[in-house]
Amino acid sequence: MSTEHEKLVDELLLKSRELSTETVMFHTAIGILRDLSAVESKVLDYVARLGPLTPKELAEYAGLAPASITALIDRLERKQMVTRSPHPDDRRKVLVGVEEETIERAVSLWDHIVAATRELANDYSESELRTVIGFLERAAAVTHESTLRLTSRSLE
Amino acid sequence: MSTEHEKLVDELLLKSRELSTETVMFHTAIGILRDLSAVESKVLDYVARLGPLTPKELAEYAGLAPASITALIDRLERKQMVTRSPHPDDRRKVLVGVEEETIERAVSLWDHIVAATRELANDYSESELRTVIGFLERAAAVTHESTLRLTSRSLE
DNA sequence: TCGAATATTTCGATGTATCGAATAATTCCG
DNA sequence: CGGAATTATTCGATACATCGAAATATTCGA
Repeated sequence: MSTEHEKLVDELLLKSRELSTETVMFHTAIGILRDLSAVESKVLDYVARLGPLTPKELAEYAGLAPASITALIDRLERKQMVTRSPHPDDRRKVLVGVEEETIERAVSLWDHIVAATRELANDYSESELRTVIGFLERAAAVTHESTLRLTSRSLE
Repeated sequence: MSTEHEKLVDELLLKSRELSTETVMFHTAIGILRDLSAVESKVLDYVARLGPLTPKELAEYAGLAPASITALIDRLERKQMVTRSPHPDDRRKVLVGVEEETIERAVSLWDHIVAATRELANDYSESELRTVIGFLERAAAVTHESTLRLTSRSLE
């Protein structure tokens, strides 16, 4: 037997997985449109979120060899998505920063999904929104935890 | 000025994006752990969901040339994740199916996230679950639509 | 029946991401 | 000051995914 609550939980899992699949396809489409590999997207994301970083830092974040990062930055620079500038304190170092236009172009790719989600959200009361927000936050935490478990397992 | 409802919508967008990012990282980790490229994962997913398919069908779904699919199936077969079998009705064709063990191993990678989500869901009333389920469903639809827009744009 | 069409594979070529090792420039420190 | 350490790049090598064209086997249709 199965209670109504259990049925709803099963349904929740199903819908979660479906959204998960759609999310991956969305990000894949964005990558293709920007002509970026998964690694390049990741590096660009780090720089966009953390500000200018050195090649060494990027190599550590992305798990690549120094030579690989140099080549990767070369590619992004050729596409005019990042720029190299000398580090003000240490002349051995280089700072890699994203071009403002790169960010703008990326944001515009999200325009539709943001607008559609906004519209969707208008159908929900404040109380309902709080419920959904709470769930999304916890789901993100659970997903993060699960990713950590997977990546640590691969180091055994 | 900004109403309470508007603030909540902004928060919803923020949490959605965070979950989105975590989801991509989770899938990336799974791909690395299974030693599969993004394309290989996609092909494996098609076969797992739609049942045995021919190389031609897979080539169309994945957007690859026939020769590329042959090589891709070779790789998956070498890893014992799929098997080729003759098509019963047309001896020119080949059917590519996933190994049962491949599915089992994949499911086990989801064990933790499923269990944690189940536990999380227990804190929610039936009414709240329905609210969240409804949102996830619509978010998936919105994401799907957005992906379609992106991919069609690239064909202009 | 027999030529055209279809499905798949093989082969060779190409582009590209990644890496280790060597190099150059700079900083750190004893 | 001067050698060791650090940072980034260059270079050459390697691995690999992808592709077009040719080859093979089979089916379809006039």
